[in-house]
Amino acid sequence: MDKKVKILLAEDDDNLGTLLNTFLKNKGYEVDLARNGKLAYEHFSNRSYDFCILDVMMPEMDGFTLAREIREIDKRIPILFLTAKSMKDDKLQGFELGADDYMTKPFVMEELLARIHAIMRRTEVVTHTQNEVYNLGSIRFNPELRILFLQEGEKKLTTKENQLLHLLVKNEGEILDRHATLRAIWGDDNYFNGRSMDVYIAKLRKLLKEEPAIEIMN
Amino acid sequence: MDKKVKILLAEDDDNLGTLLNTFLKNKGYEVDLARNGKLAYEHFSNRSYDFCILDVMMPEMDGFTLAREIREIDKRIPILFLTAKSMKDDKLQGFELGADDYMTKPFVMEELLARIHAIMRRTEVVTHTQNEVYNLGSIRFNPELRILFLQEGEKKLTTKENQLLHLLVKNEGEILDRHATLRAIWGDDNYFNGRSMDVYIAKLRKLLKEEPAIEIMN
DNA sequence: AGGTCGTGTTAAAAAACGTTAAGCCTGCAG
DNA sequence: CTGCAGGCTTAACGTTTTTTAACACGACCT
Repeated sequence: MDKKVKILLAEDDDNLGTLLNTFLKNKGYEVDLARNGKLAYEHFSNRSYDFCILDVMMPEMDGFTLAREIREIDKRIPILFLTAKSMKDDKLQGFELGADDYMTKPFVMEELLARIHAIMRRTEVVTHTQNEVYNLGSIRFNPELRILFLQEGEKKLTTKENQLLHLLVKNEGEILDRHATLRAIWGDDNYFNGRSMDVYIAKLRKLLKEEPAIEIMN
Repeated sequence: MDKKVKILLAEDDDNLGTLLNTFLKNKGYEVDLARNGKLAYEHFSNRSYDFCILDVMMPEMDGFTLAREIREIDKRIPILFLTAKSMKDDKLQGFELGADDYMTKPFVMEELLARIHAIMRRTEVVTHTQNEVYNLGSIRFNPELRILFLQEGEKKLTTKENQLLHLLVKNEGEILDRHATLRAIWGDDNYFNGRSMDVYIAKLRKLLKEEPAIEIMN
């Protein structure tokens, strides 16, 4: 059975924000509404979403910057921009960031929905987000349950262990930016958090040492 | 090396058709132009395409019908509609068929290109699993794994070593501008970074000394 | 010739990273 | 309320990577 699709909605306009929020919720989506880019990023760091709808013009952090940050963490997540401006340059800049689509306000709700569907259909190939379980050699990892299945038995992961490993396996094979990772999980990139992360990297390496799947740092 | 992307372009308007055809070809795509839906379908049956751009209003077979037919053969191929009508219903019907996007005429060429890129980026993820390996005489270099294969054995490269060597081999034979290179890897072109780079150049030269493949400077 | 500019090279200093262990919270059982 | 366990952070120390410093050499300019 399909799990509920989680949408991150970043929209500073109270009116439109609430409207979209309830509209999408009625359509069966799970929606988190953030009033500005910074809050949106915090949300994004804390949970895993399936879809992002970002207003371009927002206080604290604009939509494009937010998209860039989000893309550092998740290269594949679909992003749809909402823009009041109809300038060509804006649109293009958005697409360069890997936007999947954009809509110019004002728009018809149904069309938004249609576009979401269109994008999702396209991405569902890659997004095998059913029961997401990762197979790392002989080890299995279930981020939902926060459990690592080793030969010797199951190992329950702590919150941080889980977040970090999850992020790592999601971007398996690719290179993660240290600082982006830090901001994603610890929320802030400073010396001590960095050290803390190193500690976790060490822990995970130890846990996964039965497989020659190494984590490399940037 | 990337294969050329093959686009099926179905457009009955001679003017726009030719225009798009040459425009896309100039952008490096391989394009087949069909003057109506039926011809387009024949094309599609005969070769494999990576992308479809379909006009909605066409003689013989309209774009939506064509899309349905195409979808029977290939469920995943990206489809982008061109429509002169701006009616909401049309748009929706298109999306229901699994359109990935649509554009309303008239449109700006660059925007079309941007949308194509946006859609391709999605599908590309699956395909783009080529691992680039360079052969430098008897030495092999894999930038992905950051490993240099020498006679004596493998040498793991550090981040900077890897970045620099990668840039160098990518532009093998050509002349790289020192300052551009610096900005590309170090992000900033100042005295110390320049010195640092010189140090790495020296390192790489030492590593590659078994081959008379020298790096020349600006 | 003297000077400085750009680069080559090597060595030392500094920063980043890996690892282990000790310290510090916080929630909870006794 | 006290102590203990689990989870996270900080400290401390070793190793690797990157930057900075130092010296050198030839091209070019005056």
